[in-house]
Amino acid sequence: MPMDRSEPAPRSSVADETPAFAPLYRQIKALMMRDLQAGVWRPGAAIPSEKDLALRFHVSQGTVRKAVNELAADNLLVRRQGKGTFVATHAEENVQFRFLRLRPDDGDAGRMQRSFIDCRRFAASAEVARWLGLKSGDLVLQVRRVLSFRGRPVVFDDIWLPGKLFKGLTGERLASYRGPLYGLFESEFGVRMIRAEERIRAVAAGAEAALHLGVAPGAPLLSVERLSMTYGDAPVELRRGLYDTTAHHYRNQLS
Amino acid sequence: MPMDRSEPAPRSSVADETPAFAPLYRQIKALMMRDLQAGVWRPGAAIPSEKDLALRFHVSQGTVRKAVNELAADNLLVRRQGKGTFVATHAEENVQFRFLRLRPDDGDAGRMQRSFIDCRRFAASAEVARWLGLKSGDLVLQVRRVLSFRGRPVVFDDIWLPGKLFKGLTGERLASYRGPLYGLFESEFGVRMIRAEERIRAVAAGAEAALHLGVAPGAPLLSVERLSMTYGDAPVELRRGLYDTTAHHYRNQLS
DNA sequence: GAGTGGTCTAGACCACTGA
DNA sequence: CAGTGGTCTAGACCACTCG
Repeated sequence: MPMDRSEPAPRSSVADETPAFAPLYRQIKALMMRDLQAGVWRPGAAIPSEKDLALRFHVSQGTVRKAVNELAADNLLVRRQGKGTFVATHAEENVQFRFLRLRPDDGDAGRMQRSFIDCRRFAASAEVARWLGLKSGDLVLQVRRVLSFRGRPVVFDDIWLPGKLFKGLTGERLASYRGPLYGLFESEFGVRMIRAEERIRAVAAGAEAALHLGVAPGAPLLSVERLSMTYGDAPVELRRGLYDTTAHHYRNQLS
Repeated sequence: MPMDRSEPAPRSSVADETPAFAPLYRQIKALMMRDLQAGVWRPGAAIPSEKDLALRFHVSQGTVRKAVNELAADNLLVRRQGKGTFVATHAEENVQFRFLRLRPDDGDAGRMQRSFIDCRRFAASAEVARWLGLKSGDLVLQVRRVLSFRGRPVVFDDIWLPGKLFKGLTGERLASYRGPLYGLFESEFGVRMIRAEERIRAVAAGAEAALHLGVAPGAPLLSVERLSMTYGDAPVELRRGLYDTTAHHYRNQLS
């Protein structure tokens, strides 16, 4: 059987963290990830069929299938029986905001409005630089906004982005874009959010947050700090959301 | 090939929610789930090898493999290469508390102490009955406790359990048991927590919570309401935790 | 070494989609 | 109808664990 691959099995040499012998399907997965990251396969578009991929990589269909399954489990690909396999995207998702876990206490969603407060750029503070993996003093973009459910403000977001990645981002651009923020990041700046970590605490509302959310200063708010990562776990967004949880809650599934 | 199964494919008749044609491996999965629920395979014990299961169910090894993989993904089974496949258990887990997402702000864990406040039984309020799927007035058990990290109280838990399932549970029994609460539920009462939903909000500390957590009344606390389910998504525990998040945070992974 | 789960293959057939 | 992903099989071989 033709066992020659375009890229031979990476038998790692000295002590490194990754296991020395990666199974074939993980090597295929890594190759496909490379194409995703490089934008060879664009968000929303179909990737080659399993049969084609099997031919291209000189492996059996079952092996590419395992690779694709893992990428789908990682939410990088979406399988659609009878149609094909597609690159996942934040742009045209049924669920408006994939990473937002806030839900109204009564199930019924009832669409959500955004309003942007400002969009400024300045030198990163030491802490923001640390989280985003920048040098202190690097250019950083700050976006602030409010989300409202049924006309009532519920979320006050403070977002920091590396200036280098979001060069042309302005307040007008934000205001005019339809759809999720991460959809804009993806289509306009080629930055795709893959995964995020959130740290949640309860805090007392400061003057500014109280104003924007229409609550009394000192009222308890949910503080949600989110660090979003793109390919290779590189951090590309830091966000601090303050949620008014009097009529909403943060929902989480444990298993 | 012998295509006779002990249980024929369930071709469902009239309109029901579940898909009419379940693939073979899902039928196998359902059969295995039955054995898990019935306690035929006990927590921590090894289940038969894939080869044995394939013979028993008259399917190929690849098919039982798919069933087992899904059960492992659901955290009902644990695979250990070279040793076998085991029934998951809360009792002997590395991670002390599998469902507790609270972490100290500095990573380092530093073990955790429990102290039980009381354990009472009485008639369920309408709301508790609703969450637990009981009739209002059914017997309910209430457990209250405090968790401390490094000597400082951090979590004040209020736990409700259906009286019917936890007949012999007493304060002494709770105090003397080593290991996670869910381990005790599993070994002593045969109640296995499979999955849970949490609703998180920010609240102001009441008098009692302030006392137990050593914070000022009115201080912001994280309120974590958890509904835990056993097999068949039957709710078996309602819990309301109040977390002091001045030096800890609730951590969540998004993807 | 025997027994377990993990990988890989090759091929048959099914279920779904859209032209 | 052709093309896609989804299921199922049978068998070979590998990697890990333990006596």
